[in-house]
Amino acid sequence: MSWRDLGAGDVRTGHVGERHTLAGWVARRRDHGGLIFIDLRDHTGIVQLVVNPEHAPEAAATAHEIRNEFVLQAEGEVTARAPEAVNPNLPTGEVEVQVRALRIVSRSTPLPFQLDEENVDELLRLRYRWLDFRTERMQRNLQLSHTIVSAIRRSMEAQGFIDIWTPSMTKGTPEGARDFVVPVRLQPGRFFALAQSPQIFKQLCMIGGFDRYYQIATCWRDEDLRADRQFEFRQLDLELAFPTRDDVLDVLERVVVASFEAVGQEAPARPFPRYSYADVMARYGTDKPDLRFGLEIQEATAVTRASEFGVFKNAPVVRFIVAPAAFSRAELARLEEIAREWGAKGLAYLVAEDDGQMRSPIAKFLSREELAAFSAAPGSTVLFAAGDQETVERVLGGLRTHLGRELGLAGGSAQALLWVLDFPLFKVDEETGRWTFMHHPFTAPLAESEESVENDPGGALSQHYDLVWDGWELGSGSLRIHDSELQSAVFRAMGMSEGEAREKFGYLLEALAMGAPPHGGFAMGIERFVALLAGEPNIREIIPFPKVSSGSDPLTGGPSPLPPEQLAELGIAVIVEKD
RNA sequence: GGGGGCGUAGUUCAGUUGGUUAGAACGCCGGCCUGUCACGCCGGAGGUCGCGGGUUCGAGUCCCGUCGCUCCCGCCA
Repeated sequence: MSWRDLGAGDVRTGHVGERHTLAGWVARRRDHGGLIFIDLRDHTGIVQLVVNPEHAPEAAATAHEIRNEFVLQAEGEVTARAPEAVNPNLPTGEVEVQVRALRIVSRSTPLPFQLDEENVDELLRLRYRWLDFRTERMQRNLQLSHTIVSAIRRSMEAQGFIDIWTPSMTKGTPEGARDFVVPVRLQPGRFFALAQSPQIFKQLCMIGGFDRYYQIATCWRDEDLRADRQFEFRQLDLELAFPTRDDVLDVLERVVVASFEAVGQEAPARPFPRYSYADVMARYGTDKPDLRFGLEIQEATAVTRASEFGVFKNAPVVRFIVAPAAFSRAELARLEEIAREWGAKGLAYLVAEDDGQMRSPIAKFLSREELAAFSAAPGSTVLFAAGDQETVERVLGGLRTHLGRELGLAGGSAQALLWVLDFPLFKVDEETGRWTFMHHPFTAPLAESEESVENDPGGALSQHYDLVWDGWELGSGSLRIHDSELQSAVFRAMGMSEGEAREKFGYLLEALAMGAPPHGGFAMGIERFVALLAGEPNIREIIPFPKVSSGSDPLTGGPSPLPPEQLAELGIAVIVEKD
């Protein structure tokens, strides 16, 4: 006999009169002394079992012993409920199962938290993740996650991509994120790094003649965790040979739309809106703007150049945003703190009270022209940033993002996906003061920027593109350098000697010199994408077994120290003592 | 490394300007109950107020430190 022949949530009026065997968990028991009702739950849903002592005395005796989350096997007849007994809140509410035989398959201690309780402490949920999985939320999220990954694979394969495996254990590089390292017993004192991305391998696939590669690749990065970052995560990793930039964007748009459709959500219209990096920085002060609200940054420099107000007069750039609220003194103090965190020296403002009155410590320094330029509707506040362009963008971008959250402007879900294009190729490394790549060193410059790579690195634009949704960077990609000489030039621009470049990336330079086709690709964070589609505020909600932000795993208790024998075998001496 | 928030029964929370024995709901245990579905009714157990120190006649409440979780900055090619 099988354990069950029908899912609890699948019982319908069509089954009335049939005898079935069900198995699942006790969601709830309602013991009336005589009649006992049991809500039996499995992954398909819930159905009500009725145990009547007159018809099944043995089952009734068993049913009295039952507690929440016991695992049961029940055999009985599906019957239609009397009209007054129908439960419209349950998909199976028109039927129930009259139990003939009941077996306790597995018992349960009382749970450390109730499955129907909201706001259960996340640490507790993660510690007992197997219980958390029984909740509707986690059942839904993990199912959704599967549905999306499945849709992604189907879309990629329909577009002619093949799945090629790349190694998790690779040679470490000091660039980029911190590596998680793996000691190698056969070579004591040497380490592999866990792949931060399959980047170079997929480029080698292109050079090897595969023209459409993809992979749902796990990546590891030893950096601080956030709502949208974990040590390990998956990305849809893909690469094409002979693509134009729009070919790559088109592939992604198809995958994204297919995913929306797979989960029954209204898909964004194609093509997705496209912005240049310079444009989003000027308008939103960030390269990953949340377009669910406006609050766009506005230019004031032309007006403030002649200002009587010293801070404005002397600043190379003055810009502002207009927030739809007349902030109090305390709120403005808090906003000033935030502005300082983003690098501002202070926060100038003009408050237009609800009655139209103007409140501002700087108004007395401003000319009639300035006041006219900054006039705002009653019930709003003009917030200024003054300084160099980069700081002004960063400060106003930070304030805008904060206000979006604070004022509830960034609520709800919209299909506000966008592409950000034409990123700079290089940025200044704060520590060394040298030029370093903005994303990675394999990104091709725009054709018209090739000259600039060595002459004017700061002015060079790249063929890099980002996909952004609701203020989250979903992923990024680029057309790559397919010329060994140009690749060397980029390494040189970063201050890397030829020997150094050969030591670190010699195999890539060699490969690029042996018939490399033009190629480009993309990587999209699976967890971020799924979390956004699920409407979850952080990716832990859609990761089955995540780490917490201290970097530990509450379920297994990892990470843990290694016994001395194991360390000795690997040739490792631990120099940090904890506890 | 830095900044903000949170930490009180098993769980979710309340706890007044510092003042008697720290409460509620759910859960748990016992009893009653044949149409409930968040079943109902009666009774009961359950607390290192995260931890340590300080102020005070008196601390869940105020102060300092510390630990844990979380959001953010740095970091995340």
